[in-house]
Amino acid sequence: MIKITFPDGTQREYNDGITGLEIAEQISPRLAKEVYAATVNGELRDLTRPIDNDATLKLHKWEDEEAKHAFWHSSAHLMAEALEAVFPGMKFGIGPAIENGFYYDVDPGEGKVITEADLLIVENKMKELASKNLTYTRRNVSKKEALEVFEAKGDEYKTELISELLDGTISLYSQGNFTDLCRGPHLPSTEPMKAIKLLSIAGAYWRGDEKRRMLTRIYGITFPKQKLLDEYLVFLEEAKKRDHRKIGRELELFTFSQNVGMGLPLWMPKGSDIRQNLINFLTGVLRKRGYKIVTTPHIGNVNLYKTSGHFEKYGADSFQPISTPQEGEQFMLKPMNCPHHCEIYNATPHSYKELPLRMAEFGTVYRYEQHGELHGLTRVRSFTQDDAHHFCRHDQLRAEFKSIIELILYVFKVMNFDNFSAQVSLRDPNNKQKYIGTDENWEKAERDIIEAAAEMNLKTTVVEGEAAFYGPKLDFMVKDAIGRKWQLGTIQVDYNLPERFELTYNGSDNQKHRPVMIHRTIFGSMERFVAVLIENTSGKFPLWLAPEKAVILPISEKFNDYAAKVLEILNNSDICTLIDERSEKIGKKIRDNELKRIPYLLIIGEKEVENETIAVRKQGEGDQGSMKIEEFVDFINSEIKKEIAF
RNA sequence: GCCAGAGUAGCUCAGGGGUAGAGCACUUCCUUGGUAAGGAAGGGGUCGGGGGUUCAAUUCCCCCCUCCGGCUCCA
Repeated sequence: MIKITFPDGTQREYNDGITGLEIAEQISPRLAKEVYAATVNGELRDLTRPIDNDATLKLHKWEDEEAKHAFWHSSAHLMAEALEAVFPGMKFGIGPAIENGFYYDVDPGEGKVITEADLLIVENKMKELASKNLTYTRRNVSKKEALEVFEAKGDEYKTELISELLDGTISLYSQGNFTDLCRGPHLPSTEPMKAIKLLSIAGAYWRGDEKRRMLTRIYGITFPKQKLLDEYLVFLEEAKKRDHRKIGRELELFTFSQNVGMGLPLWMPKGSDIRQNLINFLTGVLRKRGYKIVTTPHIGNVNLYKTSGHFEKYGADSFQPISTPQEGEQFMLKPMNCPHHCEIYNATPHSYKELPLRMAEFGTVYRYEQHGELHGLTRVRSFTQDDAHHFCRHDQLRAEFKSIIELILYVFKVMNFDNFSAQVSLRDPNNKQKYIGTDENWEKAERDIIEAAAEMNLKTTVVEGEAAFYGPKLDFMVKDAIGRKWQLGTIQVDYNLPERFELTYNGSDNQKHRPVMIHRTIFGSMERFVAVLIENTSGKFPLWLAPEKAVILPISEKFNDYAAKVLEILNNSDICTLIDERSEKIGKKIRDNELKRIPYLLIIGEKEVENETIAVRKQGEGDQGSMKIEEFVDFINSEIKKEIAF
């Protein structure tokens, strides 16, 4: 007999070799139908794998990520079987579960392509196979045997993967007519896969290496109930409506023109107002926190970037330098603000007493992004960073770093961004030549970041190989409407630029010392930030950011004179207000202006003219009753104050 | 840059080898109204660009551009 301990602490005895599924069945047949995987002694496993010793056991239902993972991983195998049935000779790369569903990278063979039209055929085949309730079986094999299986099949991708595995750790999973190299775990059978949908098709380099063959990646998702799939598809539809590119066009916030060039955003008046509201807000915050605002040119001498190291690292992948016509001096479009800021630092001598020095700029930079990368406002070739550089003494670094974390959290709170994640990005320990600087400085900088984040109780994930070439960083990521993660704020420790630019300060010992630099942004770029803001709010901006605060809707043209008077008062009170004088009925005017997401609709008719009031209607919430004009001005101002006071 | 798909009016989209379509938006007129779509008329297109096939191409073929979904990249 073995003793099984459940998550609530209760213990029960079972026969040796009992499976998680059998335990679930003994608890209740219904539970057995709802569990998809088990964690045994902390290890995620198949439900059908025997348990031989005393163990802790957690059974995973759909709500658990572990269950979804097994469900979708098994679905990827099912898709592979269907692909093999529909396209004989198909070769298989990798096919993992992902956050929402699964994919499989496949090679249909030389000259053959899989198109979107094929997805339905494969999907139907999957449904047919799933309805057969195929069971998943696990088999441990030797490396030799594993290689033989896939060599026989002619699947060079699998043999490449196996050749890198350790003998004794290799398992194969089979269902129906399909066998795959896989660590598992998997569902007991295809029986729970009630709803299946293949979503899209894309190219993906084998092993993420652009020098290797491009495979065809097929994305899909499955659910235990049709209703869940329907809900997911509705979610995707709703997300599309929040796409900042769509809302940006509808609300006339920004545009792109082929005549200007791809990836070069044109801010229209309303978008520009939002952008300016953000800049004004942040400038106020920065001044309170001791930042000095600077302004630098959009170009800089090539030598500046040779000094910084950016030219060596990115020169070939940048907009190429422009030259002066007579001297042939070369200038680059500014890809970064930091070298300019270093030069400002160097323009005057510095005492240890004046550090930390915090230098901020809303600096527009230009980077050549590959054309397939461009994406609305989130990935562009010209963008304005809310950039700042902190020059500090080593003994100030930790406190300075922490104060920036605090600042970012504050700004995100004002913005109502509560679903961000924080990522510590370290250098790739196996690929150190990608980075500049000494091991000692890197180790110090990485330790500084990890410890500062810990001291701020910031929950982070740590990713190796994601650091900037000159230093490690702490990134703040926010998701867009359909769950893609974008980096907004970033804090980067840099010991290298101070060396390269020979930055110094006079210490209390009257000797020259090297300061350390922190690069940081909060919004990241105005472009990306506005994009994420649009998707978070569906274009219903908070009052303080809204480019237009109110619109006056006269019930008929008879009231236009009074409306004009109200308009003048509000605009003179700095409340940007419009007027809708069309000869439309009030219902139509309300609808049209609600769709424009204007925060307040002010309705004016006979009653309002008589009483010198306005009937206030709040966007999305309806009639708020009437107010005197001055009352409304005070009301708006106090609402705005509330929104940005924390 | 790579793989796949798309591009028709300002927007959303239908169509299809032989005179270019709808809804919304826009202009004018009628209507002057009380909290999410009043009515009528009208203007607007080199069907992304360039080649080719054809008596005839927006439609079929080729090349390019841009956009969309991914991959790679992201100072």
